[in-house]
Amino acid sequence: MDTKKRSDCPISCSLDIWGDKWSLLIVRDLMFAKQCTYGDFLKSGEKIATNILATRLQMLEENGIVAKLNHPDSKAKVLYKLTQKGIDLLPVMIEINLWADKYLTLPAEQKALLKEVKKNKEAFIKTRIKELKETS
Amino acid sequence: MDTKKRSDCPISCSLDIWGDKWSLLIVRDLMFAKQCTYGDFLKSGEKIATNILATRLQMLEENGIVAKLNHPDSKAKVLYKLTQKGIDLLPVMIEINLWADKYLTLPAEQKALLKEVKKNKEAFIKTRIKELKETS
DNA sequence: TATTTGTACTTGCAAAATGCAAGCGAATTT
DNA sequence: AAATTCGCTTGCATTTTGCAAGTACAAATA
Repeated sequence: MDTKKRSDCPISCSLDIWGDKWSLLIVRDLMFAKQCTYGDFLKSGEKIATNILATRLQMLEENGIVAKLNHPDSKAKVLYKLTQKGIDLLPVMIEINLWADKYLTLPAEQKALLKEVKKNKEAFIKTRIKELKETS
Repeated sequence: MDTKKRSDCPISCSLDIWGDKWSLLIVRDLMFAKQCTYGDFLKSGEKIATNILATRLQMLEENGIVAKLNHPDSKAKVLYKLTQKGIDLLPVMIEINLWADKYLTLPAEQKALLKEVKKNKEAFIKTRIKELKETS
C-alpha cells in the first residue's frame, strides 16, 4: 500500500494519508451519515470506482481514521464509521467549506447549509463532534 | 490541463483544484516565505520533480491562488506569491497542522511552532494574514 | 565580445496510480 | 434450490507521476 513518506512536515504527513482526490469525500460522507456501508459510498453521487473505494477505505482504516463494524442486521453487510481521529478532521472540513463558500460557485443548498456554520463556528463544531461521538 | 469536475460539493470542488499531494505544500512554502522563485520551491526539501512543480504552479495560477511577479533584481527570475484567495487557505492549513499535531508524530521543532498557534488561534491567523497581505 | 553559468521551464520515457468492466465468494432472499 | 445482494478483487486501458536530460533566455565572467 501507500507507505512512502516525504518530509516531516505536518502538512506533508497528513497529505500522505488522506491527500488524494477521494479520501476526504469518504470522510465527508461519514460526517453527514455517521455510518455507511460499502454500497452507500458507491451510491453517494461522486461515482468513485469500486476498486479505488476499497483501497481508500483500507488506507483510512490502517491509519485509524475509519473503523469497520458488524452490521446489526446482516453478516453480509459492513458498517464504516469515523474514529475519534477521523471525527477530529471536522475542523479541517469546515475550513475547506468556508473557503469554498468564499471563492467557488456552489449550489444554493450548500450555501444555505454553510450559513449555519458561519453563525457560530466553534459551537457548530462542538455539537457536531458530540453527535458523531454518540454510540449508535 | 485538469478541468474535470466531479460533484458540486465544496469539498469535491476544492479538491479538484488543490487536492493532490503537492499543491498544499507549495502554498505552505509561500505562507512561510511570502514569496518564492521557481528554484526556491525546488530546493525546499520535499524533492518535488520539476515538471510536476511547473504544472502545479500553472494550475494554482489559473485558479487564482498564486500570482507571478517580476523579480526586482533580474529578468531571468520569477517571483511567486499568494493571492488573497491563496492567503485565505491559511485556516485550512492551520487546522491540518493542529490535527497532525494531535495524531501524528512530528519533530520537536514543529511541535514548538504549533504551541504558539494553540495559544490563540484566531489571533494568530489574523496577524499572519495581515503579514502576508503586506505588499513586499 | 565570447563564453560560461544561472534560472525557469519542457520533453521523453518508464513506473505508478486511476478508472472501467467484469467476476467471485459468502450471505441473504425468494 | 435458485436467484439476488453485498463487499470486495482482478484484468486491462488510460492517465498521472517521477526521473533525467535538454532548451531558451538572461546574467555574470573572462
